[in-house]
Amino acid sequence: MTSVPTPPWRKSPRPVKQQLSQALIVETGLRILDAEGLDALSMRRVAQELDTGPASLYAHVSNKDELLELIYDLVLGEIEVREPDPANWKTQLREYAMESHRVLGRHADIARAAMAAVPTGPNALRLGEYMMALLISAGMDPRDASFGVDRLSLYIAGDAYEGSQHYARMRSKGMNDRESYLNSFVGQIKDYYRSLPPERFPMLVTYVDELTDPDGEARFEYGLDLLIDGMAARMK
Amino acid sequence: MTSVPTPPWRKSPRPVKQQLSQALIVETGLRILDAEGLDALSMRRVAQELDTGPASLYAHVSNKDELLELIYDLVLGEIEVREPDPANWKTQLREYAMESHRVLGRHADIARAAMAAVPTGPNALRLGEYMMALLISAGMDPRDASFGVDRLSLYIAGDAYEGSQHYARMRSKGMNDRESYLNSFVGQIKDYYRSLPPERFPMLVTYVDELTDPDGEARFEYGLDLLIDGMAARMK
DNA sequence: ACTTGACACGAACGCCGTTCGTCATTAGAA
DNA sequence: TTCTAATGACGAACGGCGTTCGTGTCAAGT
Repeated sequence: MTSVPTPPWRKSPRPVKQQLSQALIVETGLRILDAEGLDALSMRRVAQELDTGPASLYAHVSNKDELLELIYDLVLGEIEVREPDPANWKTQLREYAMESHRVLGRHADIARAAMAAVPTGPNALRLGEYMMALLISAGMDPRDASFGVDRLSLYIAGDAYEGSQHYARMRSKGMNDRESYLNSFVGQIKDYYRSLPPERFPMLVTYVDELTDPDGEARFEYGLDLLIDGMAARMK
Repeated sequence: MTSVPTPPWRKSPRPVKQQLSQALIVETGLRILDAEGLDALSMRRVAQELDTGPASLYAHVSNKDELLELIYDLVLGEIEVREPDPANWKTQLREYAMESHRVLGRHADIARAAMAAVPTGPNALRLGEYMMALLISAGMDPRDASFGVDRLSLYIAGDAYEGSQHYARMRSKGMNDRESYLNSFVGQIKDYYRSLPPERFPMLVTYVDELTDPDGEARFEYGLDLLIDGMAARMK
């Protein structure tokens, strides 16, 4: 095959392939994360998806950690907040937490970045500003508000991270159904607890069912309410 | 070099090198984890420390995740608990949490395993049994006790994990001093927050100092008290 | 028309977890 | 005592990873 001059109606052979850019890389990364999980998210995999080599990515992203943080902030962008209403701060804070939890849950594996990240991305800032505004306008002491925001964020991320571990385990066992995974997994734990010597572990054996309740949503809300009620109690 | 019959005064060339065993591998892993961090903990590194090849480890440990769980349970063994005293359950639970947090902090990087692990190791069981006994004997409803134990454990592990990230960042910057790291790192964040446009982020700009308070101990206790007070409120 | 600078990227480095097949040692059976 | 079977040790290799280096290419500015 000999080379031929480019025909004039075809400006350049390049436009066939979309231009590389940070935004494109980050979006691609998120797509891979959602579809195949954190373990599958590698620089090479992202490059492959964009039909290029891994080295090309480093012009737009300084390393994998930064890519993860960028993806994380992109996810945070999905969280919407209302105008703060000081009179209803408890409800609003609760709804914010639930919404965040839902969004993180949708992109299960990003939670690892959530735990690691220092809130400096544009969306992290937006959400921090929102929470602070809500609590301060409700009359909370600035230090209580700061610590409250910090602890609440940690709790949300922590729960999401724990959830993502289950997701990863599920995928590594080749299962695709959330329901059947939970049943088999929780079942195993239940059986194990039940098989323990009752004289050494009377509580664990007696309260297996409560301890292994698989309703993650209920657990999350339970801890959330502990935190929020505690914050409210300190405002009086 | 031709081979020669082993001289009778030397029973065997082997005893020079300590026998491999799961316990030895796990202890070695913990030592590396403490000294060099999670990133440095690889099967190869453990094998090297034991003067052997990585393949040798797999006779005693089925994979790296299992090794990490075993190390984690070994660490949990350092946590000591008292006989439950139902009348002082709040104080005891608080002390348990502080002690756990201290122990996890001593082995900073293990916290990642703490978030991932399902509590099935002997020490995890022991501690779970303790917490449940404490709350149940104090008269708490079994479901509240289970959820409380679960949320509290998540909170402890989550905070420790967050702390370990800072530790990792510190090490990756070649610093060895906790103090100077915190100063430089928190200083950077402070500067960044202060440089934000005040009309878009009035709260963050105004309350920089509260938001970047570097006292990790105080933050931990703050959230801990929110949780415990919330649990107490539900018992009345 | 020439220079310059930014981007693209093939190739390679040094890691990683894990598996396979082989070898030495040992415990038990004959 | 001799043979056998099992066990543990481990060298070598596979297929992956993040990241860097040096070269190539092309478009914009002069």
